Amino acid sequence: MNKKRITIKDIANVLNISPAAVSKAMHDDSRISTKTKEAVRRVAKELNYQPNHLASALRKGKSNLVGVIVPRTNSNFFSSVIENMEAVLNKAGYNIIITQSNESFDKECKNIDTLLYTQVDGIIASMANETVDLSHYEKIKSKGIPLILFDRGENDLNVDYVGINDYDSSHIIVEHLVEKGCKRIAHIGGYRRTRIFNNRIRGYVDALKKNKLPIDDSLIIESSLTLEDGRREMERLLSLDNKPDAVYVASDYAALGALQVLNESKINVPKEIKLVGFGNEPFTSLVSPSITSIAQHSKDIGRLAAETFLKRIAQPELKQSLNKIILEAQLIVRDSSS
Amino acid sequence: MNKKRITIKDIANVLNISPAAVSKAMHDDSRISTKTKEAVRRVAKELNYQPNHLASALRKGKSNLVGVIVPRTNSNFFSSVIENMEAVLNKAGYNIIITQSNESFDKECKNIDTLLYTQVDGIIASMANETVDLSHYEKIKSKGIPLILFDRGENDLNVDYVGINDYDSSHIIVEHLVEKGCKRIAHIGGYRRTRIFNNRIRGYVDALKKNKLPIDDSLIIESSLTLEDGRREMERLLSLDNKPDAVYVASDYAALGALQVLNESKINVPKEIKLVGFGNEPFTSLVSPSITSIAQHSKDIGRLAAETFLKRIAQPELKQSLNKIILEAQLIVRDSSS
DNA sequence: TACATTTGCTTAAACGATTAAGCAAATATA
DNA sequence: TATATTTGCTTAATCGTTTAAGCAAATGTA
Repeated sequence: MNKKRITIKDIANVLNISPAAVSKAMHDDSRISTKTKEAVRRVAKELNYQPNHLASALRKGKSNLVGVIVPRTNSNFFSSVIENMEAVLNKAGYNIIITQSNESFDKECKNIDTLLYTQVDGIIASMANETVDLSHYEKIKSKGIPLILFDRGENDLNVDYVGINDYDSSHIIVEHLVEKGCKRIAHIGGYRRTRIFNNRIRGYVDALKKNKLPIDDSLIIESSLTLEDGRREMERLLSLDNKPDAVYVASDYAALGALQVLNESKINVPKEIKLVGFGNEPFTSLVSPSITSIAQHSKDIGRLAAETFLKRIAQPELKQSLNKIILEAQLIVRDSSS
Repeated sequence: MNKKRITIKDIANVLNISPAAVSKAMHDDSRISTKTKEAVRRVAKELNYQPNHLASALRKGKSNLVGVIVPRTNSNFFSSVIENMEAVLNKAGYNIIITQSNESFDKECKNIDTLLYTQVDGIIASMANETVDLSHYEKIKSKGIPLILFDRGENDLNVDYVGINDYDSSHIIVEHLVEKGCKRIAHIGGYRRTRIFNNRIRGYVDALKKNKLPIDDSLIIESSLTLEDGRREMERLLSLDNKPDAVYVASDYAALGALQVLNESKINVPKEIKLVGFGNEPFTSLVSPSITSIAQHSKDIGRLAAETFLKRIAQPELKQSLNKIILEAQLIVRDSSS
């Protein structure tokens, strides 16, 4: 068993040159002869040399690692964002460390500590539902490490952001339902303290007003938007004397829960009640009836978040104004609303 | 802006002690007075000190980082495995770096290089479908870094493994379908070169034999098991003169594709054709009809893989024999087969 | 030929934390 | 009182790589 680590010193010894020369040869320094470079590369391969990231990152003060925090990876939106983000960052010589908060504030704090401790060169994050206190995000900023938020952001933090226009998305959904003849549109939303969910609620309310529909507080529900939440809140809506004729759910998972309850209650979707979800998860097209939803441009968000980070790293701090990239969402109409 | 990094040297200067004393105080060394320890902790907090992982990992020759490679995170099975793995490892002082291979061999090689370069203390992986050449996995072994495989393993590698009993799972499924009166059971499986899929195919064939059913090669299909593959292969099966009366699909995603085709073709599931999937993804219970599937104990697999790694790290190499943990799968019967 | 420049390296000091070895002062033991 | 032990630190080397500074030899220029 080959226990001993091979270092540049070993390569240097074989060739009778200094470790410094080896290091420079590896980095294609112009002051090293072609002959030496070739020899170094050959010996490195022979000895199965693997550079030690810890040492070079320590010396250079740069790890070429980017930390990513998502509420969960088990969602098509987030995993697609990550995939596209990674592609851009890899090309620029960065590797990513993915962490999940599981929507927990505590876990998110721990993840940030881990990432800072690991000396990442930047953090790209989407906030957990639970998160209200922003001090741990401030900590990232105070260390001068670039922070990019996507999807679940927060205006107060004053950092770069990439996401879709949630306020307008609600308008698009309400307009669509009104067009289909709906008069009592309920909204199963997220908690108002999360900016994106607050924006969806505001958009929903304003769109109702714009269409001269009354605002009924019993039709506006805040929840964590899990599948179970969707079930429970749908049951609540069905128990109302004056039932809604459409439900706009701010997450596909909760929409799925709602659909289950509707199907179980033998309520015809879309004839009796129309349903719209949010996020365009793959399963929305697979269940019956298929669920109308909002596509969030996950690929673009991933790419843009990565590019924003690279821009931030390239520029000498402070000079650059804030990047706020807001994409327009797209309604994917399916059976549950037409 | 506080650009300068705070190091133990800064703390040492404030207190007029040596950096070594600070380091020891931080680690609660018995040879440091309580008074000094308290002072160090206080100053560390005041200066907002963050230990530099690169430096300590370099010196200690241990990064307390575990690399994880999965084909994709966008699957309930893998994300559940990761979540439980992380819980165990965090408790033991390790953090994890998640990487996805996207089922690509090249990406998997790159991920391994990145992880080795990052000096992880171990790697826990599930192989990409494409992977046949195992030399990059041998590289991990040759460096003496613990490697644990789960779900998608490979016998030839001779490393620790955690997974379910795929061979037996096929038996359970076939027995179930035979019990329901099926006589012509088709199998849409993965490629034989991947061990788990080979085992499922072998199990399927042996179970048919055991039940005195004929083996029909036109009913055994190999594919990548994506949703699209499921659709295409189901269409092929339906075009046969002698159609099957049951289909056992080795992945829920492909099973879903098959179900879509069956629904579109107005074939009654389960009356005309029964369907069984594999993996117990959440959507299996959500589609209609709901899909019978095999639960893979993702939580246990995650936990056990982590524990196996910890055991491996704790023991002085070689001494320990191989850990092969094979869990018994569980059939979750739903509407598509009863 | 005399000097300047370029080439191709070497030397040595970092990066920040850990740790073996050592040492003086305080305390315990005989 | 003399010696042993314990306490509470310091010193200095080290992990593996990078890089500023320097230096001799080779090459170019006048």
